[in-house]
Amino acid sequence: MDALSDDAGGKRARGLDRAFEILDFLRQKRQALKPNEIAAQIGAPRSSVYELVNLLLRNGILEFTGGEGRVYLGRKLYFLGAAYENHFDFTRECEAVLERLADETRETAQFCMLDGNKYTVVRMREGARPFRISTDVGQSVPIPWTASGRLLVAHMSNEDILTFIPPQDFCLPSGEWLDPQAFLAEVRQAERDGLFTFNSIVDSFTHCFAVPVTDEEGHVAATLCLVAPRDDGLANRERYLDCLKDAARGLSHAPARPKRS
Amino acid sequence: MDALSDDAGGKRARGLDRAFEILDFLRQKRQALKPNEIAAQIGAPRSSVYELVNLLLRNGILEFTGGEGRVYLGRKLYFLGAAYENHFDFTRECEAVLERLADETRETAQFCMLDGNKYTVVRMREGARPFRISTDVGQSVPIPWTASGRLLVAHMSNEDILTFIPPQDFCLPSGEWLDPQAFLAEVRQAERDGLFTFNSIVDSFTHCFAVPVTDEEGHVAATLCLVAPRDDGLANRERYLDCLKDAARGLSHAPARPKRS
DNA sequence: CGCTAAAGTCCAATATACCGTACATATGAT
DNA sequence: ATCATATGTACGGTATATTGGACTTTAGCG
Repeated sequence: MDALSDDAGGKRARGLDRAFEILDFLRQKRQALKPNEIAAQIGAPRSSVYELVNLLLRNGILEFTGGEGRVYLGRKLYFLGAAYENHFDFTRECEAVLERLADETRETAQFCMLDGNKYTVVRMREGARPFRISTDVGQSVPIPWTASGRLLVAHMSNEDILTFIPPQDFCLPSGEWLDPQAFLAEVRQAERDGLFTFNSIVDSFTHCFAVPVTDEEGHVAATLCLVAPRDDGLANRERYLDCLKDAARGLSHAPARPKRS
Repeated sequence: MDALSDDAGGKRARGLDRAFEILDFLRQKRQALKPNEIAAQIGAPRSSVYELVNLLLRNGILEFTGGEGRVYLGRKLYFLGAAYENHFDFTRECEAVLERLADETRETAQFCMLDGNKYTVVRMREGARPFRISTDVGQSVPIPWTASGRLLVAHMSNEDILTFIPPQDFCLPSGEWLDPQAFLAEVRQAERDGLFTFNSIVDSFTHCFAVPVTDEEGHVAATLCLVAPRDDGLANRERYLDCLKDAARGLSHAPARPKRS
């Protein structure tokens, strides 16, 4: 059976995969790069990268910007993303819900989803206290680092979870390793409770609350989170959770109740 | 010069191009489609489309949705688009400008750009009179149909313009044909004036005003437009144009500055 | 000036991606 | 039952996309 993951062995890569690898890399870097730099940093043949970059430029998927031949994500991606957003029209409700959450709690409220096998903050509303949030909107973060992560993988089997999450993602920013079995236990606990809260492991001063947002099939499609100073979070725990659950109820698509036809 | 359009002869198409053709097609259709339908409607080999669709699904570029094996644009495209939007941070200013425009004029205000060789409304603010606007946000429209179109191609030579715009796009929705030479004359006039206005040719009751928004290199990167009832537009012509120019000045100065992470 | 490294272009070899075609399955009409 | 249409899968041939490497060009630097 082949290693279906990615660049294993010295096999030829498919253009499409390479192309999206380039796009993801640019997104992660969040800046324009020269084709040469891209090739070097993702470990792809330079000639291939040059050819692909030119193809993507002609399609408007990439654009020249930043001078010196640097390229970054292009306008066409914006249009495609806008079409997605328009189709799965979560944004409008989402903004309203986040605003209400932030107003009610004065804390930072986030709407989070999986991006492949990473966690990402899709939309965020800063709270009243402007303290430094460790993760920016759009950044990819290892799933085990986050409270939401426990909920976002809860629909999978333990085995699937461990093959889904890259092993190195269990290495916390502090350098310590999180025991995968402990993580799985937390996932199951979160699934039962319909929520997960903990003292953040990416910083030392916040407490995180996460509740699931389900799609029409009942799967966890996203999460709503609050990030609060620790003592504040502990003091208001029940109220914050109530606010979150209310908000999530508003966003979750009602699971199809069997009604008589 | 290569035939930059698409499937000309009976040559093999490149996977990447086919892939983005699929994505664009889905965007245009604005609904989930079965791979089979996609293949039939874009005139591509079914086996190729199935293979590409599966690849794109694996990458999160497409998603199953709508049941029956239908696919539509995927979450990853949303993330990539959001990264673009974040990098070229025009959205925030844009919304404010459109809001002010709509307030000042009570008409519908639009922010428009090129999407490949088509015109598209990127953001829109409805005016006080809610009359039916013919083009929705995100729809691709032939360049010659629009006032903005005159400005958006003004940086190109006449020759380039005629190879850039598909010939059939000079066929107006009424069925009449617009003389390309007449169009070019209007382009040059618009370039000189720094504006273009006309009675819409996609409907019979609106007057359109367009002014350019330039990037830091001075190229026309976008346009701001007003769509007004005809008599209303004629009556307020000078005032509306002043409002538009003011607004465009506000956007043109700081359009595309990459912001710090 | 050479010398080095980075950045981009060109080209042929070959692994393989694209595509035609056949096959499988379901549904519906006749 | 037979035919027709829509949908998805499987497979092999060949056109070609990917790739390593050679080759330019540009830039920095002692």
